[in-house]
Formats: sequence, structure tokens, C-alpha cells
Amino acid sequence: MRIGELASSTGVSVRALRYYEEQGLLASTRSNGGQRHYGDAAADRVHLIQMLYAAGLSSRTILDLLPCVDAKVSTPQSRALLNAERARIDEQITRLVQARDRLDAVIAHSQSSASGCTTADAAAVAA
Amino acid sequence: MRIGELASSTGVSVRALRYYEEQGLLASTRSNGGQRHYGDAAADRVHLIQMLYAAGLSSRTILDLLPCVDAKVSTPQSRALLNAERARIDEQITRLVQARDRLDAVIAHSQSSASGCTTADAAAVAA
DNA sequence: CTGGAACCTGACGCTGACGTTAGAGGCAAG
DNA sequence: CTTGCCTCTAACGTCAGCGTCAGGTTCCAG
Repeated sequence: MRIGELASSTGVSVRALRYYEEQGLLASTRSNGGQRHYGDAAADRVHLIQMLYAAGLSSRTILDLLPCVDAKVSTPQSRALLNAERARIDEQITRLVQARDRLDAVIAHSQSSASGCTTADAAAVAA
Repeated sequence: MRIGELASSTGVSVRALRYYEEQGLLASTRSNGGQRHYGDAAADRVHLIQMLYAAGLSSRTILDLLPCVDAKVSTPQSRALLNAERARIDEQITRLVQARDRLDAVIAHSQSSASGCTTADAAAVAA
């Protein structure tokens, strides 16, 4: 499949895919004319990359991490790397939960002091 | 208290505090000479701002949110805003947990298959 | 009153993950 | 062979949250 198809099937922009390749995160074979071709596994790889980006990892960190994911072998270094990143994600989750709790407190106060709590409000809360 | 003291007591840089003020997130009174002075509540405010930043909110969103936090009154709009941001944080937490699970799977696989650990692999990981 | 630390206002720099032209070439259909 | 869409590289633009430097001012201890 070519880059446009991979882009639309993954929901990632063509530019981003080229950027991933530039960063060494995503490989491609080239046609005679130089156009990128991808196998079926590429979509999964892109999803994984996206997920790690969403977890706040930098492309550099992902670059370090991906060989650990690909490799069937495991080194102390790779395990350490994986665990370190896991810990960082954990920490981020903790901070997010704290922030959410803080917002919840504000919301609770906001609603208790709301004299007229209409149906629209209930809908907003449910959403 | 002056800006340096607030900075060191909150662990936030002086530059960041000025930036917060520039963004309308943090108020200060000024001395005759133009120097910023802060009350005791400022530290809490800074911590809250930091927490919201850590939750991935933009300064613009925080700017919208803070009046809701400050206000003793609650409007449908403010409640909707609070709930929307809560939802976004929730979503982010979900994605982070997914990423963590994904990493956990990799880690589990990595540890079960930890047998042949060559120097080449270590070098590849280090690189 | 004076020296030096702390503060002030610009304003440019930086990083990361792309967006966005621009100009040129590849590729399948008719 | 041509049309037209897709793709290519190269390179500049963007945005947020500050870091940092420059040049000047304020404050307070001694």
C-alpha cells in the first residue's frame, strides 16, 4: 500500500508518516520511482507509535523503545528502558487523576451552590 | 511576598510566573517601583495552575476555567466547561492506561523470553 | 547613601510534531 | 500519449511554554 492509503486507514497525516520515517520509527520499501510502499503490519506499527506519542513519549524515546518491542530478545538495558517509561506513564496518570479530583471538587462545589439545577445541567454532567 | 520568593516557594521559575500573569492566570499588585507583590493565596493558585498544565490543559483553557473555580456562583456555561475538561482529562487517562497496558504486555513478553542476550543487541538498544 | 541582589520590560531562542507551500516527478486509466 | 491524481524532496512556518540575554531600575542592609 502507498502512503496515502496508509494515512487514510490510520487517520494519520501523510506528513506525519513521512516524519515518522525521518525519525526512524517507521520503515518503508521504495518503488523504482522512489515512492514509499508499506506492508500490512505498518498500520499496527503506526497505531503503536500514536499510542506512545499520546502517552507523552518523545520520538527519541519511542525510537529507543521500538527495538525492545520488536526484538524477541531482551537485554537488561531494554527492560530498564521499558520499566522507566512505564514508571513515567504511571506518574503522569497519577498527576492526571489528581487534576481530575481537583476539578471534581470544584464541580461538586459548583453544583451544590447552584440554586436552579435544571435538566440541561444533568445532561451536561452525564456527558 | 515578591516574585522571587513565590518562585522558590512554589518551585516555579520567575519567568513562568511572569508568563502566567501575561496569560491572565495570576494577578499581582505592584509596588510604586513596579515590582510584583503577591498574597499568600498566590502559592495555591500557582499550584493549581501547575496541576492543570500537567493535566495537559492549555493556558487558554485554564484561563476559561479559573473564573469557574474562583466564582462562588455557578452558571450552566461554567459547569459545562468544567465537565468538558473533566471529560478530556478522563479520556487522556484512558489513553495513558492503554499505553501502559501495551507496555506491560511488551515487558511481560520481554521477561519471559529473556534468554539470548548478545552484545550486538545491547549495542542496538544503546544506540 | 551606597552597593549589590532582586526586579523590571522587551525581545529573540528553543524544542517537537507536525502543517504548508513549491516545484518536479511517478503511475494507472483511457 | 496524455490526463490527472498521487507522490517526492526541500524547506520554511507554527504554536506553546517557557529559557535566556540585554539594558536599565528598585529595594534594602550596612
